[in-house]
Amino acid sequence: MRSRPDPAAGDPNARYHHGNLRDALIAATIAIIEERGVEHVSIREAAKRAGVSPGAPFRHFPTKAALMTAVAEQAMARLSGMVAAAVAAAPDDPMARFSALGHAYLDWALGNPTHFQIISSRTLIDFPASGALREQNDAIRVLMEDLLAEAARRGMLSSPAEVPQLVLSARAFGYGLARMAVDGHFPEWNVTGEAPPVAVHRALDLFIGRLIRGA
Amino acid sequence: MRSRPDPAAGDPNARYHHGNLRDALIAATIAIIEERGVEHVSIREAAKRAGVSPGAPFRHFPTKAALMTAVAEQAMARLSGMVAAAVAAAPDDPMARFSALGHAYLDWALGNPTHFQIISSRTLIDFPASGALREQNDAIRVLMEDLLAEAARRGMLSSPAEVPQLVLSARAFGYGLARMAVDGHFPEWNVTGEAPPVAVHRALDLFIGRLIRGA
DNA sequence: ACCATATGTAATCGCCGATTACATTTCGCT
DNA sequence: AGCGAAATGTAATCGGCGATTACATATGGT
Repeated sequence: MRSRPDPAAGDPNARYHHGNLRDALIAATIAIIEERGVEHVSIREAAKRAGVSPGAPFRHFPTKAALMTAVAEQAMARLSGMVAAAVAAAPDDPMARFSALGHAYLDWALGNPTHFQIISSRTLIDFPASGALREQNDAIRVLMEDLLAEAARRGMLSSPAEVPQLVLSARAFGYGLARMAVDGHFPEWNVTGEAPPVAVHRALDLFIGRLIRGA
Repeated sequence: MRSRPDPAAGDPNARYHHGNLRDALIAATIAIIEERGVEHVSIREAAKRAGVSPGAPFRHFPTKAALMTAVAEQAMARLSGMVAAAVAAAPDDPMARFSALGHAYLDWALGNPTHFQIISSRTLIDFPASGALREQNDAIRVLMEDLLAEAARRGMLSSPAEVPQLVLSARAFGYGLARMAVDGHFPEWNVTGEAPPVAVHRALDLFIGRLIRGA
């Protein structure tokens, strides 16, 4: 994992400057999260894994929250990419695209619980301070609004006036579903008899079918 | 807040034993959370506020997670009480009671964000280790299942077979709504023009009306 | 009254985030 | 090429933290 020769080992290739410490720290942080959980991340260990002194990270991140925010930004970029791709790949139909967006979101959250945890944390990262984070978050919400507005224009919604309410509901539903799954709030999988991802995606289908389309 | 004479001040009433340190620590912890946020809780400060040495708390809580779990248990008891009271006060109609349960849950979460944060945290508390926490959590879920099952028996549901799916959806919806509100994920209040609690409760009504009743 | 047990203190350990002073490297400018 | 500023590393240090240990004091049952 160490991306730099270790000076302590007398390595002749040891360099004083790391070369790309910023990215190395982000990668190390992600590794720590996957190994020991979000709450066990420490700047010092990330520095150790990057083969660097404990104070070095502060040249790139003024605070621990800044490091976590950088990790979140990278994760958010991936999520945005997945969602955008799924929407683009879906048929040219607002409701089909809306559904594709939701399933892509759940797929990503369930498939990358580590990254999802970071994104949705509001205690470890400094969300308001990150323009990138807010922009990509808003972009997804705006995309949802646009899709539902277009659906309303085509008469696919029972009531066009309630688009904002529907978007709010849809976000809460997807967010709640993803978070509960990731955080292990679903001990009743054995009751439904379905694997978590299957039940979650089924729930989304039900939601879109009934709530949004007003069936 | 200090519930015990301060020995350092030469208080003649100072006692070696606190008398009720366990409860005092829980109260101090809640106060810290309300003042500085969940992530700034420390056993040492709770001990200081209780007028006790930094090691004393460990006589009552083997670990920090145990202390936070005790706080969560107390909060969960209040939530369970509110929910049970709301259900009991509602008309003798399964859907009316189901709706009352949901609104009581949201009311409590939005009215006591501090306690809700603790309950829903899975990193600070040791959820699986607390029988009380799991029991009360399960009790609410079972109550939801029973209410919907009764509603199905009375023909108030479009499809009785999907009760487990509906309960899963309803839990995710309420949880997502509450968490997003508490964590500040709703910057679009100005878009809807409604105050957060109003919009949240409206969303729940919409959800129950369309998704559950199948309208 | 006695003593086991409960409950407190004191001292200590290792780890943490953060800051400061200093060392080294890199890079733009002439 | 070389020089100096800026970037980027190290070393040492600070205060705070969770947790453990050895020891001191209070409480309550017999």
